[in-house]
Amino acid sequence: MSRYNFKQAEAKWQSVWEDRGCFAAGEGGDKPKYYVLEMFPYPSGRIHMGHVRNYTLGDVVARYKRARGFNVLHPMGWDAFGLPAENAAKENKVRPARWTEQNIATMREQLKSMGLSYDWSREIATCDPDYYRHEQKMFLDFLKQGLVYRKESWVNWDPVENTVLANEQVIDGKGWRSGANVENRLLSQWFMKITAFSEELLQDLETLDRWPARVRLMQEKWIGRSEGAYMFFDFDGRNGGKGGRLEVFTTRPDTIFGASFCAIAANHPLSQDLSEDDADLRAFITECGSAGTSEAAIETAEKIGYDTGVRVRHPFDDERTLPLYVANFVLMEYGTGAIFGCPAHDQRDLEFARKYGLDVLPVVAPRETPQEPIGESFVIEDEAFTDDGVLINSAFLDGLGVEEAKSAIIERLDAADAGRPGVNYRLRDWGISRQRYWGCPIPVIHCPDCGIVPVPEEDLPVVLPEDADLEAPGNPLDNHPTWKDADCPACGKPARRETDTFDTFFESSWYFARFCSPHADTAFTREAADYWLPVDQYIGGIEHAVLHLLYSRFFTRALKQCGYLGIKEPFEGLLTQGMVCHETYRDENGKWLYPDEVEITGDKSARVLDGPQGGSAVTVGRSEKMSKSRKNVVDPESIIETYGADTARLFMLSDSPPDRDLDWTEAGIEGAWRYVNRLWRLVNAPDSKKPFSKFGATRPDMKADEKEFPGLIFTLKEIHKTISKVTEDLERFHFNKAVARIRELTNTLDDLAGNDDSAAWVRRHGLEAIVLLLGPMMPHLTEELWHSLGHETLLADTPWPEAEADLLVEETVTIAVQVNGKLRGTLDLPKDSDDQMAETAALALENVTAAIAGKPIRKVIIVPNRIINVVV
RNA sequence: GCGGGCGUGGCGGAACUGGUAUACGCGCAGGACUUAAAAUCCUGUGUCCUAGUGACAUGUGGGUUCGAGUCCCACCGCCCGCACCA
Repeated sequence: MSRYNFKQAEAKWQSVWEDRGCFAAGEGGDKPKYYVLEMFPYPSGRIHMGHVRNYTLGDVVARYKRARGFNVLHPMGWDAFGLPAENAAKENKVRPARWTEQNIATMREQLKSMGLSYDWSREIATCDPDYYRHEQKMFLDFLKQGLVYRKESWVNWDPVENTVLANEQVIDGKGWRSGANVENRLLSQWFMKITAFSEELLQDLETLDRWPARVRLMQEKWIGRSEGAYMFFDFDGRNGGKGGRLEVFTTRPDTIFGASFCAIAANHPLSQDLSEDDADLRAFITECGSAGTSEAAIETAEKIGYDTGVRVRHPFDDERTLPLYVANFVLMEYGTGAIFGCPAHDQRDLEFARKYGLDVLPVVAPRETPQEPIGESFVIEDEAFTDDGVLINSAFLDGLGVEEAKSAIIERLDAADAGRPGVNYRLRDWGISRQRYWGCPIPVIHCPDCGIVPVPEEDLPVVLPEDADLEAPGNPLDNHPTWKDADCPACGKPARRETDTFDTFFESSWYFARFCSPHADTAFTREAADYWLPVDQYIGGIEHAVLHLLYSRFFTRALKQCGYLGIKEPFEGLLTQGMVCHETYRDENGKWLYPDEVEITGDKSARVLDGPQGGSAVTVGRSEKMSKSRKNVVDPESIIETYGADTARLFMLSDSPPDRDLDWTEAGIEGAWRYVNRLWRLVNAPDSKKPFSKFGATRPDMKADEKEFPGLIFTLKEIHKTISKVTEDLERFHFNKAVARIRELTNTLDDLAGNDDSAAWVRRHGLEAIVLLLGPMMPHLTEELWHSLGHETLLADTPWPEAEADLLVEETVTIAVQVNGKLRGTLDLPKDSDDQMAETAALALENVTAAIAGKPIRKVIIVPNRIINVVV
């Protein structure tokens, strides 16, 4: 039996599409625009299954929208800066630029072999000076707008990568890529003022109704807005020393009368001041710093404090003073780095107070109940009371509820000069300096006289030197003998270039805009950006829910402020795809094995592939995300080599919904392969004598045949129902359901009997529908079949099929008949039958009368065209 | 600890706003073709039994309803995010 020659077909159609420029995008025309974008890859060397899934999903959307008459922009490029290139330079003595270039060449060919409908003329690589010169210009514009600034700050230092990490890049106290414990270091760093947009970034999440709720929620939590008050506590210095005013942030200003201490972070400026003449405090601060930020340390860390001896005055009660502690659980990075402690109503403060014998004065008591009037009987034991209640022991606040008390105290803050209402965010400014070579140079010059001077725009780009030494420890640009030497653009004296480079999230924060006009002399033209942006559908991994997606949202606002573009939100729709997983295998010694080193012998059992007898037993582990370390990877190239791109694409779409994890299985890809061949045979080796290409487009008159061949009409209806359902499924990204429905139609066509012209026409009509519907999913096979069916045009240029409305209407419906909620039979009735008639018919069913068994009928529930339930 | 999501056959998963649970695929079993195998095709396949127009089944236990996989409450398990955030 002949088989589909995918190798020949895939190569042929790929070159036809390319030669005819099928997927080149241009602005203008009457068609509505549609910009579909998949997250561009880091050129690590070879594509992996995660890429295959991501880009298959994107290609289905792109090809579908094109068929639906949209002017589609579907570009691809490379997120080409990053540390692996530097590591490769060290290991293999190859320049990062060369290594990256080679990887891009390999991966481009691999992506092309998948038959993805990209406009390759728009390809970009972020390590290209022609790309990064524009972001250097943006940086200078941000500087003018006050959106970027430099400050000395404590940073997360990754000792393995020898660089700074953003807070978002620290996971459980470890570097997101190296996994090394992150250290604290004080460095002078460039920051982007993302916090200037905290409120906007939070509020506008509500407008992103085509984003997954969970991503919006993650961003909401990350921004972490909390309302409360900033409050002041005045204090006198120790031993008559310098006094001052301590500012704290609290979300519970209502509990101010329950305050029994204040505490500040170890790296709070006041801690530093006080430690100057206090050796014990210096020792304590060191202890706090060395406790480490590993998750184990944080979880088990006991709350410890150091009593500075300073007493702060209660803002609403001159008679009261509170001790000031330096405490390990107070974070300098949040709020003002200082708190007041109210042990009765905060669990952390309670633990601290118990440890140091501080007062625990309840100021909120549970509301009065008939059993328990509000009284002095309310005592705090081991648990702080954090629920709503009634204020007590609180002077003018007594008797108020928590919310009322908050408002009341906030109103008095100003008059009492005790503080101000305020909002605080967890979000911190984005530190963008990295001490790495393979990134975009930050275009400023440090002059001993003029300070920080921007590189003049006509001198951009500041290009990376090709001869930096990447093997010496430290920052390669800083180590370079001459690169950093530059004359001050302001005064002309010798000065020094900034040697830090941008965090690589900088490049990915605006690449979607560059794709609009990738060859422009500016970052992008306003015209092209106005036409294409925002991205209508963005597709990528959930791992970027906070990092990349939040930075891009911020960047778009910053660019808008600088007049680059007119939109706030870059991505209107977002689809986050699940991971590609595979079973794991270990041999007797616990060593990981690749799937192709293993022979599956049964359910959850396997042995080492080793000659005809097979080797030793293998432990089959649960399916986990494909990773090199566990060796549970399958190489896309070998899959495409064996089964073809279309088979791989079909499998990626058919087994799981896109947002869920997908299990890669040998059986699954085989199943997809079988279907590919089955479809090919249906078209190329039909049961009838005549090949399908010989049937004209004229539809036989089947009205006359309806009685004679009800199967024909039934099948015709199924064809159009499938068109309608699949269209709906694709609109909602239910690709797995779409595949299932198309397979159902394939089964129906297979069952269609008859060899006359009418039957052959219906069969051909059905096959055409299948080919059209599968077009976005399996573009090569369907293009091939489209031609076998006698078409001269390209399927890629063919509009999406339309379901004929009158074929979607059912004349009869099957109604379920229940007795007391249990199914007792079904009834075929004309659609929209009269209720009375339906009831009579239902009660006449033999099985129904048996179930009723003469009992009196209490009620009959009739849902038209659906169900009849007889209650007895 | 807090927040969110998910629990449906041997497996991946269907089931629109409560209305015939298990579509489609995988796997498995039997059969056809073949000297044989592969490929292909056909048939069957939730569980149980007394085999029926039967009973029981959507993590567990309750509830609402004529009717619950779907809604409500409690619990169990798994996954993800955040984590001393004042």
